Amino acid sequence: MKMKTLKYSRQRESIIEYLKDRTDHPTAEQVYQNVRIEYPNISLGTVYRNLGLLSDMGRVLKISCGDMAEHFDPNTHEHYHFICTDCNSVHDLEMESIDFINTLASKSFSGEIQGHTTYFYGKCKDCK
Amino acid sequence: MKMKTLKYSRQRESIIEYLKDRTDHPTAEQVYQNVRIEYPNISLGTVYRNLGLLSDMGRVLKISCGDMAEHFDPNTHEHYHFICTDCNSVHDLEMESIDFINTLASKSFSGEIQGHTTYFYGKCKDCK
DNA sequence: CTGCATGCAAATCTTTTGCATAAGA
DNA sequence: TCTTATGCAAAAGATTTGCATGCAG
Repeated sequence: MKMKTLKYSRQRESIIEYLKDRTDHPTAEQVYQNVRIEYPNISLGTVYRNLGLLSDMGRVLKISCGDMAEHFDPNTHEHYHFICTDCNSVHDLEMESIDFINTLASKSFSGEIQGHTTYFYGKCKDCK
Repeated sequence: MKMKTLKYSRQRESIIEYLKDRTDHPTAEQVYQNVRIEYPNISLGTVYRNLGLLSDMGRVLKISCGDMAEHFDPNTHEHYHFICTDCNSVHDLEMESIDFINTLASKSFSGEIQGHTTYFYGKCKDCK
């Protein structure tokens, strides 16, 4: 993977700033709508380009929860996600690590297992 | 959920037949291209409509592996998936159940956890 | 200056839908 | 005959890309 030198950009900075303390896993569209308040001329393309960069750099997580759009999570330390099957909201789950399931999986696979992604699902407290 | 009566259709049958012994988790487009050999006039819309039905009926699994398109799996008995981070292929992982992680997750969540989806990732045997 | 980043729009891709017609039951 | 299914094409939603211009280093 080629790592090109990044230059500062106020737009990227604003995206990072917006994401920083979110725990609601916004989509690119939501990021766009919010960063737009500060930079009315920013374009959706720029938002996508930067979210892609940040995700490649490992500064944000991409979450594919099957609801068509990608969601983004600024929390990159180990944690899991819960997805409500009613309202499609995505919640953080700060639980003990279950990385040992990689070992369990290794026993049944000839490739090389490097990690896993687990999404828990059910009804969130507002929907049950 | 309203269950309307299904009528037989040769197109749907052909889709089911095609999917039946696949283990390579094809996308809607791939299903389309193949069913087209037998039914040249089938439309992509019909393929999507039927895959949606089958998925709602629980006869196939929808797999969102973050590569833009949904993949479909005719194997509905409990198993897991491995996604190659190099070639994006999806492999079945017939391993012992790890449903007990639902209980682990419950301890850290106030909603109601009904299940989980786990994708393991790494490099498959052809890519390592 | 030089090259990465942006804005804008057009282009892609995937999936959904409306509607007139065909085909099961 | 009644209702669901299909084909086709248009629409919709998400993401990418080409290009001329702007801005950081």
